[in-house]
Formats: sequence, structure tokens, C-alpha cells
Amino acid sequence: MDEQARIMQALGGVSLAGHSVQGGMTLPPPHGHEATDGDARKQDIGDILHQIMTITDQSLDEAQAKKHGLNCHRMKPALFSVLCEIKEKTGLSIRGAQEEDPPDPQLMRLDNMLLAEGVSGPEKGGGSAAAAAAAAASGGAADNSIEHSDYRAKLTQIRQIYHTELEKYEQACNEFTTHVMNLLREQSRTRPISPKEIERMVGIIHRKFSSIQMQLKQSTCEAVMILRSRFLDARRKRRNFSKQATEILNEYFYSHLSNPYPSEEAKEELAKKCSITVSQVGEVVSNWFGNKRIRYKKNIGKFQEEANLYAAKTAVTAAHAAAAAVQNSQTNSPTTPNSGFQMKDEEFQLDSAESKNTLLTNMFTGPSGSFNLPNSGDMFMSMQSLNGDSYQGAQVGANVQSQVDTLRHVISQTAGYSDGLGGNSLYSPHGLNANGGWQDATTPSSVISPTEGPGSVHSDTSN
DNA sequence: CGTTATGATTCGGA
DNA sequence: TCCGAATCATAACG
Repeated sequence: MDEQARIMQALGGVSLAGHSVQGGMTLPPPHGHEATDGDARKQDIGDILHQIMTITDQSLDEAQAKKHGLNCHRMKPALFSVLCEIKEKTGLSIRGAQEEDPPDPQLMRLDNMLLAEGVSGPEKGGGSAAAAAAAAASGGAADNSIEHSDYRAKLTQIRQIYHTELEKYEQACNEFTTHVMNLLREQSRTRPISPKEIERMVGIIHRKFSSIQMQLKQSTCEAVMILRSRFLDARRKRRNFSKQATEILNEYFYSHLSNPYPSEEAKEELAKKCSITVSQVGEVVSNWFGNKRIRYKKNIGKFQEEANLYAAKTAVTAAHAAAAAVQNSQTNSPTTPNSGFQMKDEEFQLDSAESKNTLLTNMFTGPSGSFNLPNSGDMFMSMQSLNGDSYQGAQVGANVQSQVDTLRHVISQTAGYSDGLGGNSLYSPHGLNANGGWQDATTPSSVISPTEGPGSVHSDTSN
């Protein structure tokens, strides 16, 4: 027993006296009675006591040094890893199963919808630029296109907001995650933090942020739905076509009166000409032709004037084209019924005798063969077999037949020219056969039923 | 405000 | 699936 031990024993002895009036803690009396053992215990306790008693006297530096010592202890990593393991086990058992996140169906729905609406996913058609271009191109000719581009522009706006917000959230999320990870790594030196724990923390952060993102997606979806419903409402509402569009459609209708069923391509062409840019342009054109056909058929008298107008217009166009094509045409048949021919419609009045002659020459005697008419689609004339009396028997194709319709309109309207159908100077409905169907392209035009006409009109406004 | 014109929708048939 | 027919809905008009 060395000197130190003796001192300690002395110290212990003092304390153990129990009745000492000195301050300090009193310890319960030890059970052991053997002298040697009891002495050792007393020594330990005394040591601890000493430390405790003096801890407040230690300087900060000293404490730091001790902490550092502890941190540098060679067993520290092992200890921490064990502690981490324990934490992991207890932590997992506490948190339970709800940790696992299956793909949220709601989120999936939102994602799908955003994708379908073109908000998320690849940029379609150049976004605002395209919308602006569409708006500029339409030039106010068609309300439909304006509405459409308006819709597009608004959708683009929503899309942009959505993307910037999403980006912002993602950035914030990343920043926050790295910050927290750094913090945890820092702390992992002084307290046991397993990589898994960090991972979990990151997961929690991501979940929090994704819930915010979900809110963003939800409100974006709502905005799109509102926009969409408004747009659809607007589309459902009746918007009259522009005058120009109606004119183009009418022109086509009356110049194809014998077969007013535009092909898919023709519909597209017409839609383009009419500046109809909404989706399903074909449907719009089809609607127009459907309505036109039924209404024309129901009340031909009502459309007579219109028919004449467009017929004359088309004929003049055709005649001009024809005149251009056969500038040096000759053959002025004496049988040509051109005396007193006068275009009544001021708009398309032919002001010179020469043009009149040219027109009639081309109409009834014509150059042999056919010529293509520019700007008239599939329209061409092939009327070498025609004359004023016997055109009915001519076996001509649909295009030619339609041209015949057109010309007959002009003739009957403008010159009171009798075409041999009982002296009826008024335009009779062509293209319709006695059964009310449209004349087939391959069948020659038949005599119109006398019961069908302006007198036997049905009203479309029966409702 | 009633009527008309007209684009859209619905429905049955081929 | 397209068409005709009926009907609806609403813009335009007087």
C-alpha cells in the first residue's frame, strides 16, 4: 500500500465516520466487513466522488480535452456501431410498417392527368410560341381558332407556372436534403448515427416535399380542368362561322351540288381555307355540310337565290379561267343562245361584250377537250357534247355534272334561257333526284318532279 | 322578346 | 362509320 492509497483511505475514513460535520455527500455504509475488500471499494468510490466534486473546477479546455479524448478513443467506432444497431432495431420496431410508401394512387392519377393534358411531359408544338403564331395566323377570321389559341396560351401559362414551381420545390428539397445530411454527418461524430438513419431522414424530407408537390399538382390539375371545362363550354356554344368561311363552304357546296359530299381531304382543305383551326376540323366541316344538305333539300326555294349567287360566282370564276386558257378560241357557233345574255348580279357582272362572248363560247361550244381550272379543286369542264338542248343525255362525271349544275343556274337565272324542261324559267333543283336523294355521279340528271320545289317546302323550325 | 338562322348533337339505318 | 333526319341550343335579327 503506497502513500496515495493511504491518503485515500484516510479520506474514506473521514467520510465513513458519518458523523463528520464536514460538508459533502454521505454514502451508505458498506456491507462488507472484511478490511481489505472494503478498503478497495472505498477507494473507488472515493475516486468517483473526487471526480464529481472537482468537475465544476475543471476548466473548459480540460473538458474539451477529455471529450476529444473520448472521441478519439479507439473503441469509439465500435461502440457507435453497436449503438447504431440497437437504435436501428428499436427505431424500426417503433416506426412500424407505415414507413413503406407504395406509389400513391392519387399521385399517379394526377401525374397521368397532367401528362395527358400536356402539362407535364414533353413540350408539344412549341407552347406559347405556337399558340401566338396560331392566333396571329388566324387574324381574327375565325372565332374558333381564337378560342383555341386562347386555350393553348392559357394552358401554356399553367404549364410554365407548374414547371417553375416544381423546379423550385425540387431545388429547395435538394438544398434542404444536403443541408440535413451534412448536419447529420457532422453529428455522427459525436453521437451514433447510422447511414441508414440518414437515408431515412432523407426519405422523410422527400416525402414532405413530395406532399407539397402533390398539392401543386393537384391545384394545377384543377386549373387545367377549369380551363378545359370553360373551353369546352365555349366550344359547345354555337359560334357562327365568319362570312368568308361560309362563302367558301357555300361555294364548294353549290359547285358540287350533284354530289355535295366532300372527301376527307376536301374537308381538310376547306377547313384550312376557312381558318378553322380547332381540333377535329373535319367534324366542323361535316356538320356544316350535313346541315346544308338537309336544309337545302328541305327548302330548296329558300336557297334558290343563294344557289344562283354562288353558281354565278363559280361560273364567272370558271369562265375567267377558261377565257385565260383559251384566249385565242375561235368557233362561235350560230346556235349558241347568247342573245340577250346578261349577268344580273352586280358583283359578278360581265361588263364587256367580249367577255360575254368568251364566256358563252366556252360554256356551250367550248374548245374540244377539257381544261383545268385553277383554284377550283377537282373542278374541270368537259362539255364538248353539250348544247342548249341535250345536255341531259350527256354521260359525264361528277365534276362535270357539278359544272353543269353551276352553268344551268347561271343560264336559267340570268337569261331566262329555256332549257327544255317545260319552259320553267326558274332554277330547278338539280342534284336531287325524284326520290329526294342526291344524284349519283354516274347517273344522268333526271327531270325534276313537279311536286318538289318551292311550293312543297317543309319547315325546319317545326320545333 | 319572339322569330329566324345556324352550328352541334343525337339517333336510327344502311 | 357515315348519312339523313330530328332536335337542341343559341347567336343574330327585327
